[in-house]
Amino acid sequence: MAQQEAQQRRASIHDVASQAGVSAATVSKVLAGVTTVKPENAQRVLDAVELLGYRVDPLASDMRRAKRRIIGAIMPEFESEFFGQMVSELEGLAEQRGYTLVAASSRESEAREKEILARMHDWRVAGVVLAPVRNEHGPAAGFMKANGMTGVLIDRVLADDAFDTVSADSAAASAEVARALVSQGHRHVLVVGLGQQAATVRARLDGFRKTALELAPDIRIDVVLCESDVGPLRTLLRDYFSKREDGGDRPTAVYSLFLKGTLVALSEFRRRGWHCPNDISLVGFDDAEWMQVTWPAIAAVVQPVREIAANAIEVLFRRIEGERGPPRARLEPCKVFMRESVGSPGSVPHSGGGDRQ
Amino acid sequence: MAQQEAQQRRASIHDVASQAGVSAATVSKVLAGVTTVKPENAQRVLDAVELLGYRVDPLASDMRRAKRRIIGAIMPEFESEFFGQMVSELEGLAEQRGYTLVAASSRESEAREKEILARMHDWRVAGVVLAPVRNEHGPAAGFMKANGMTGVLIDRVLADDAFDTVSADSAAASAEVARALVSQGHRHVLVVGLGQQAATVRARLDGFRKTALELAPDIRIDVVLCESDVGPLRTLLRDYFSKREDGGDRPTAVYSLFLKGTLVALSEFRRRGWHCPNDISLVGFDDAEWMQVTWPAIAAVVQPVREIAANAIEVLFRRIEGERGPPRARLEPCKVFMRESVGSPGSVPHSGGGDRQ
DNA sequence: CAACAGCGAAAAATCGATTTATCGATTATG
DNA sequence: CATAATCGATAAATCGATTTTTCGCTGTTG
Repeated sequence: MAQQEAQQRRASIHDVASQAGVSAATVSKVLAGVTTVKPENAQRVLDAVELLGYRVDPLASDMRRAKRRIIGAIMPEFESEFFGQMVSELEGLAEQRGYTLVAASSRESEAREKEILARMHDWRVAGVVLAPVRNEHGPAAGFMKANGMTGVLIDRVLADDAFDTVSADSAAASAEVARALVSQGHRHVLVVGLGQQAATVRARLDGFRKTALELAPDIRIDVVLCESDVGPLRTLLRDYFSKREDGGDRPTAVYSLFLKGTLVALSEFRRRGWHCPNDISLVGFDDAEWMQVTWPAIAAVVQPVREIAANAIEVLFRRIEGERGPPRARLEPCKVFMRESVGSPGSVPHSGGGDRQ
Repeated sequence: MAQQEAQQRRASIHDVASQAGVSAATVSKVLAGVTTVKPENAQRVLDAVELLGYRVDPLASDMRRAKRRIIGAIMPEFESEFFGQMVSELEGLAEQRGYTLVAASSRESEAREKEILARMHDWRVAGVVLAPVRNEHGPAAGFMKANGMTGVLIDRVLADDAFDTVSADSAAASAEVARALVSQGHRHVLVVGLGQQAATVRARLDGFRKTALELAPDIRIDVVLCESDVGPLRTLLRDYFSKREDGGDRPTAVYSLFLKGTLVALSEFRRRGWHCPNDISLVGFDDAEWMQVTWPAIAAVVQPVREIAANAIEVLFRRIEGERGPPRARLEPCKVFMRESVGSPGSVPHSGGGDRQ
């Protein structure tokens, strides 16, 4: 029986109409909640729908609509906790409003980013949440503007003159990290980062540098940055420490601006047999579940994923509903968790090299 | 200019037709690659397409098709590295074949799983890759079967009589873990797991138990399992160790059957001040990037994500292309990395309680 | 009592493509 | 030379809904 049902084709609105003894237009109206239908007929329609197991065909239904109840999301990748949570949040929020989220990953490629956008445009998505690979000035944002798409930019963006933006307040968080490290006595810090072109990297770096120099003008800040790939960073970091191994002028703390940088730093510490925080302190931008359970627990800046997602969806739907006005740039505050990987320098002698102070 | 283009409505096939001075049918044929079109006309069509920036409307195009070039993917969650990688792989493989992947997360709920499937059915997806919350016998698989959908089940499944399945060879991996632990001298192991009902949990547990008992009949295997949520497991684990704290008969190694269990175990070790592998050894099912950079590095079973994804897509497309025959259950071998978190028991005295041997 | 307003529902147009049937012109064949 | 076959292209039907227009009927009103 159920098998037969499976074989026979899906019921259309006309099947429902003839079953109920009315026209297709009437069925459509009943299902749309129009009140100018005789209650008796409405009931017959509902019964027929029930009997035939009818479901509206979204393809046909959306055909005449300018916009479908679909939100597109484009993330640089799916593998990290941050973007995974982001997609999850966005999906939930979109569905709360009766929309379906369609997510795609740009795989850190701006070309793909644009292709995906074109596809979503073809699909007539009502709006797009775009987490660009680099920043708000890429070709993807240009495509969206040129095609009159509705969208919000999140994460690696600051402010844009065409779209609303929502991101973590990287500068403020970095300032807090700077305060913490300086107050612990650190006067030589290495800042490590990936994605040189990302809008937020500069904000994080500047935020750290500005506050650190304010509080301790004599502080020395080294910077190792490289573009998107993790391999080169590993090499750069190794070279950086190799050069300073003998001189003994190596930093007492490392601040990584991205999760992968934190992993690379930890891996380099391991290789050299350094322990946190005795041999060196470590703070990373981006938190992860595991950072609380390792020994030492890793200090980290926690990005407000839920808040970013909630705000992005909020502002996106306002635009979808037709709100005008200049785009707004929103910054959500981060939390900084100074865990065990941060300590005072020199409290325990470094395991290798001489120490200056 | 570009702005004007943005405002005016999207070009339809009729616009292209009149621009090229032919009928819409001819345009359709040119774009579909039909050869019975005069080369001259074909060129005019292509020129018009170029001029108007025409793109086929997928909604209208798919309307008459029974199946769209879309693959659905349903994962229990998006937050973990495993499923994040899985979605990423599936997306890439689907696009290689000219299909679009639409991913959704069931949030560990079988009800949602079925709703999403219904939605995907409405969307006329060509096939579905379903990673069920529990196992292959849930309502989702039933829905797929009842509606004649094409699909593959992955991850938390063993074998099914209606659908092909692809998963990691949990039993073999667990056997290897058992061999490693026994050969290191462990004779009292705690196995920790989440998701009691997942098909793979039983396989992992049985695989471990069978091999461990074969190699060391006197081995003692304790088991702490609980359903999907991580909170209860934390409590269970705390109680488990509290009871054994004084008696001194606590296990020398913990084998966690899921990533979250590994985190909970580590967290409990931290709380008690136990270090791996001196105080206790730890192996977890599911690898993560961070496990290589912590100190100690955490031993883990690495699931072959790429292989599972590749096989799932492979077998799915075979079915989409009409292959008949009974469903096949495929097991992909795991790799086991015995990292520093595993050592021999008693090589260093436990930090607390008495030791028996 | 004719004209008209109001109501509910059916008929028809529409969305934008694909596919089938049809048609006219040219070429081949008896 | 008349008819058939072939070719290229157009007209029309189709997919399954929504939306607009039309229509028939009832009840009101001048």
